[in-house]
Order: sequence, then C-alpha cells, then structure tokens
Amino acid sequence: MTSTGNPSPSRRHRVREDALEEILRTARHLLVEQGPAAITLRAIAREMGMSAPGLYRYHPSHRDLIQALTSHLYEELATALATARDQEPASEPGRRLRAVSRELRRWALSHPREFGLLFTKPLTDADTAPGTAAHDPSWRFGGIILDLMVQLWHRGGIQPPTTLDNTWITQLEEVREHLAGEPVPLEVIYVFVACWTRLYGTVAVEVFGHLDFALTDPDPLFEHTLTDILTALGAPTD
Amino acid sequence: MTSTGNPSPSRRHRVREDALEEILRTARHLLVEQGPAAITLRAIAREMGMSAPGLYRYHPSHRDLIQALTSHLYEELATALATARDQEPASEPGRRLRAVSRELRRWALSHPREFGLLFTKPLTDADTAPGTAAHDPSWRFGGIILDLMVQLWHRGGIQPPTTLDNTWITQLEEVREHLAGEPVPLEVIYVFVACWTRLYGTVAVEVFGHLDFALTDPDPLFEHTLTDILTALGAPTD
DNA sequence: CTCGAAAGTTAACACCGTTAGCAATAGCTC
DNA sequence: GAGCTATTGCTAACGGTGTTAACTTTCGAG
Repeated sequence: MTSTGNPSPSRRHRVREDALEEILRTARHLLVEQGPAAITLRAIAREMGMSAPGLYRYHPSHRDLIQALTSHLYEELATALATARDQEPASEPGRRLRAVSRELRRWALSHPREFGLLFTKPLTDADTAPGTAAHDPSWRFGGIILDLMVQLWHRGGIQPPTTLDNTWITQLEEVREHLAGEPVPLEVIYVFVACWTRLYGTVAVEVFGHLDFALTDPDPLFEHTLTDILTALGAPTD
Repeated sequence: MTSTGNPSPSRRHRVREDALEEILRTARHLLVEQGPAAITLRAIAREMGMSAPGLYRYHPSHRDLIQALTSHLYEELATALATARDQEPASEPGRRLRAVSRELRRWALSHPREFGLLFTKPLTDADTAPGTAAHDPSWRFGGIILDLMVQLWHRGGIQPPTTLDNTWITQLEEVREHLAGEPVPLEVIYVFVACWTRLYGTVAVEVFGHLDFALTDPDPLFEHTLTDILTALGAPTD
C-alpha cells in the first residue's frame, strides 16, 4: 500500500495517474472533434492503443468516466476564472468580476462542446439526486463569482429590494452557509442569485446558438448585459 | 396519385399519418420516461409492436426522426404560447407578454426533457448550417414573443439606448426583415433581442437545474426578472 | 525469489443504427 | 372482378456500442 502517500508515490501510482489523465484527454478530444455521442469506451481505447475492457481498471462504467470528465472540466473552468480574476487588482472587485464574467463567456465560446456538457449534465443525468450537490465540483466554479459579489457588497453600493417575500428566506439561508464567515444579508444574496442567473443564462443562450437567428456578433449585447449586471451589484461602470 | 389532395385524403394517407403520429408519440414517451438516449429506433418499434427497419418507411434515419420530433415540439410550444396569449385582451400587449412568458416557463418546467431537447439541438447537431434557419419551426415559437414586443413598442414606452454601436446595424437589419411590414427602429430591435435573451436564458438555467444549489422555489426570482423585462419594454407593471 | 495484486487481454452477450432482399397487401386501372 | 404496382412490413445480417467473465502478463513488495 505504498508508504501511505510519501516521497516516492510508487512508480506504479505515477503511471496509473498518467493513464487516467490520458483517458480524460482522449475523451475530451473525441468530445471536441465529434460531439458528445462520440465519447465511446471503444473509441477512447482505440485511440489509446488498448482494448475497451481495459478501461474498466480506471473507471467503473461509461457513466462514471463522463462524470470524471465533467469534474475535470469544471476544475479547468474554475482555474481559468481564477486566473482572469487575479489579473485585476484585489482592491477592485468590480473590475475583477467583469474580467471573470468575460472569461466565462470566452471559455464557453471557445469550448462550446465542453460547456455544453457541463450545462446539460444535470438534466441529462437521470439519477443524480440534487440533494448532495454541496461538495460538487461546480461549487468551486460558481463560488469564484459568488465570492466576488460578496466583496462587492462589502464596498457598499448594492441596492437590495426593500422587502423580500417570505418564500425566499429559508432557501437563501442555505446559500449563506456556503459563504465564508461573513453574515451577508439575505436580500443581498437574492441579488447575487439573480445576477448569477442572468450571467449564466446569457452565456448559455449564446453558446447553444439561440442568437444566431438575430446576431452575427453578439459581443456588444454581452457587454451591455454585463454592464447592467455590474450596475445592479453597485460596481463602478468605469 | 389520389385526386391530388382533395375531398378524401385517400384512406392510405390517413393511416400513414396515424402511424407517423404514433411514432412521434412513442418517441416522446421514451424521451420523457428515460431521457434522450432512450429514443431508439428499436425501442420505438418494440413499443409499437413492429420491427425497427419498418420505421424507415416513415423516416429516412434516426437523425431525421429526432428532427421531426423537435419540430413537433416547437409547434406544440408555440401553440401553448399562443393560447396563453389569447387569454389576455389584445388591447394589452404587456399583459399578453407576461402571460406568454409565464407559459414559456411553465411549459419548460413541466416538460424538462422536451425543453432540453429543443434547447440543446443546435449545439448537438454537428452539421445543421445556421444559415437556413429562416423558415425554421423555431421561428413560430420566437415570433410570438417578438410580435408582442413590436406591439408593445407601438404603444410607446420603450426607452432604447441613445446610441447604437455600428457593429449592430447590419445584423439587426436582418431581424427587421422578419417582422411584418412595420419599420421598427433598430434600437428597439436591440431591446427585443436583449429581453428575449434574458427570458430564454433565465428559463434555461432553471430547467437545467443550475438553481438547485440555491433555491428550492425559484418562482419569485422569475417573477422579479419578468417584471424587470417588462419594465425595459415599457409595459405597465400593474 | 516468490507471490499476489494490478493491468491488460480475448470472447461473448445484448443492444444499437442501418442495409439488402423478400413477402404481403392495399388500391388504382382496365 | 382481374391484374398490376406502389406501399408497407418482415427477417437476416453488418459493424458499432457498453459490459461481464475468464484468462494472461507484468510488476513491485516482502
């Protein structure tokens, strides 16, 4: 059992990690080149020069392999967002949020198939109980944006709705628990969710091609929407 | 060749139409019960008590069958929207648009798999050239909402952006041609597209389960968003 | 050096879309 | 009504898919 995870991670472990990484890389390659239906155990194995049943030493089923791929993609997306965020000064959460939002759209448009997989997975998956979504890999992704909104709120400027329907209170409290330490008012969390929905939805509509009927270049529409969102969050529009 | 389509549509035609209808009904049943991957020629045939190759007398391929299903679903959605619209007086396009928007969300939430199929198809389909989307069945669907927006504009109240980036002009002119007769200003069409994107995106984010992490009851969020949209379109908020 | 676990293999099963070739049937023409 | 023909359906078969079972090889720890 190796030295319980110490200096040499046991050469065998290393080559196994390599194989796992190659599997996901190949699966993604198939996704990008030929669409989600092409992510086939046999195709992956073929491209890797091995036999299909051999893949079962690495993933217990085709479903789990796809799940591993989506987790990997969520990680990559989260990292891309964090990198974009860190290119703006921490003292200006408004500019940071703008940069992160643009990066979300940029990533989605340059990786449409990957984004499509992430966006459709919850609906496609018949079983995944939506209850245990707490330590979900998508949380790191959404958390980056949520955190920036919290910082933006600290600066003041968010104009929350004066009253909040009773329906909201219990649900928003759950979100609040996910936010580190700070006691964010429920009204502000409401604004977060509304802005998050708008941002995510706008990107999805564009990536899935539902703007093609109207626009050949949706850039300005997104920029306008983004300004709208940032205004709602009380960020300076520069 | 029958009487070139006159009084009796040739009994044979009738039974063929019935078969076509049953195929789509069965395909949809499989979609709803077991997800999009379950829409299988063999499963459809099995459920209909016939053999799989027999289906090729009705649809040239699996792909075309799915395409026929999506067209059918677009028709149904458009009809549902039109019905909701007609339950409000034509003299009040604002209330009509509100009713239609609510119906869009209601239909999507009560038919998530169907909505998922419609929303996903443009990205999933590898080939479909986006150029010939003109007499697309999705136009009737989107057109209902677009028409209401035009009527709303006639009432006055839309505050278009004062200036429009040059980038917009050429693209928006194409949309304008699809609108019956009336010379709608490009700035107003811009507002249409923005509102349409927001409405469609909000519904998609909810249907695909991306609000589950935060909300158990997204109703009030949607109502708030809808009010926002209607305000942007200059409709009385009642 | 031994030995057991890990990694990979082939063979096989049931399912899928699709094609080829054949049988039945229903309807139109005379 | 008889006969022809297009339509509708069938079975058999091909290659592709996920998955399991049973076997071989390889490699690392004792």
